[in-house]
Amino acid sequence: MTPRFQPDDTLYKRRNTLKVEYVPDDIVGRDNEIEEYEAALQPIINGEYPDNIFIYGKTGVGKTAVTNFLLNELQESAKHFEVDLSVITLNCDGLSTSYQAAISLVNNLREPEHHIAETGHPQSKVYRLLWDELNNLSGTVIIVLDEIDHITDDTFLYQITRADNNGYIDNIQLGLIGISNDSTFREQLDAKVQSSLCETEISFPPYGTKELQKVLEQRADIAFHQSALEDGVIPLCAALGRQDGGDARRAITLLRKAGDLARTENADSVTTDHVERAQEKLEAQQSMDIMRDLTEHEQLTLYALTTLAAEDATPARSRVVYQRYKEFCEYQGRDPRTARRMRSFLSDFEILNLTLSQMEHRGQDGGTYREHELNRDIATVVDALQTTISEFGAHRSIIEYLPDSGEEFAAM
DNA sequence: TTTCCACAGGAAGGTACGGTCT
DNA sequence: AGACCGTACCTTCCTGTGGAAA
Repeated sequence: MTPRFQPDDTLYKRRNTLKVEYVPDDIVGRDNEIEEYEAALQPIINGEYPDNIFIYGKTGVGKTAVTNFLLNELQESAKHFEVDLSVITLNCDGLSTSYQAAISLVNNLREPEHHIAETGHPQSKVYRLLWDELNNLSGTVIIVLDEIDHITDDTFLYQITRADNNGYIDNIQLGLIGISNDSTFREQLDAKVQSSLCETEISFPPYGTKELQKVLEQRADIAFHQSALEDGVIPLCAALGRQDGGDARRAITLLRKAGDLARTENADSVTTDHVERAQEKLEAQQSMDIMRDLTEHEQLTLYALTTLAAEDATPARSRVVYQRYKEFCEYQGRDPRTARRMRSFLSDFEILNLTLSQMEHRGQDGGTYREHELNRDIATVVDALQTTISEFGAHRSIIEYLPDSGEEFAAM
């Protein structure tokens, strides 16, 4: 009997090397940045007090990859020259306040069975615990704070950059490496924190098309069999990646999605057509995830705008959207949020790229207002908001966009 | 030049909730 | 148990804005 599952390796050699977590042995296309970074880390090996380093650049430009790569090398060197060095990495994704960051760091330094709860402690206690944990270490301690811009206040940075001066820590030499996706983050910091954290600044510019191409080629060599990729595939991935802001991570994911698509279709090789379709899927998936995560009233607001779009009534000014939104709320007997609140939903949508909006100025005869329109297919939004729509009943204007059985929902 | 429209969006503060501490 | 803490999500209040009208 032929086994149902058979090894399927006509395309991939090592598909895993296209995953986000994979750290390549060699970093491509970031030579200048690596050089600067190395120089900034050098004092550590000399046994000097480490400089604080601030790294910034958009997502997927190699900040984290280069950091991990160099810190690995640094630890190797430290071992070799018998330098006492500890590296602590804290990813601030999912943390929004200094308080959470401080607790996370404490837990990072503790054994799992001694972790403290994420809420409820007085601030002062959390910092006391943190200093205690740090004082248990010795030699040079490097704390890497990845995605540091997710933290909205700078108490944590203030505390930690001043910890030594204030005598909270002794016995160790503390160095910080802050990694930020947001280049404006630096300016928002308190002046004292800024001068301290940003002793050395290294900026990572977006990858250009050529650099992306190099990165992709490097990965494709390990991941795919020879001649598994048609000629235009990598250039196209690079070009699309460049359009998406020079994000290598996304370009690599795109290549993997294209490969997966080719594999499911039992194609002999990955073609540019696979890449294009993968790109579409990727975009749709992204906005889908975002829309599903919106709160009830955010979804209703988006739904209101969507019905207006279906009626060809967009761009629509905020008060028109609010009117429609209020109708939906009243229809379902739910309390509408204030217009001010809904306006902030709309401005969030724009940040999330779900909508586009523009200010209009009509002088004395109309004042200032903002007009909004959808930046996604109506069908995609309707699909993502399925659950909400079925609960509220489909508006007549969007019946035609419903998957198949429009009758399932009571039309409004 | 000044006035004034109709909002935009920042700031401050309130409330419910889920957690800890003593 | 009840004081205390931080957060998410709201509302209220209010100053800012660009250009047509006066």
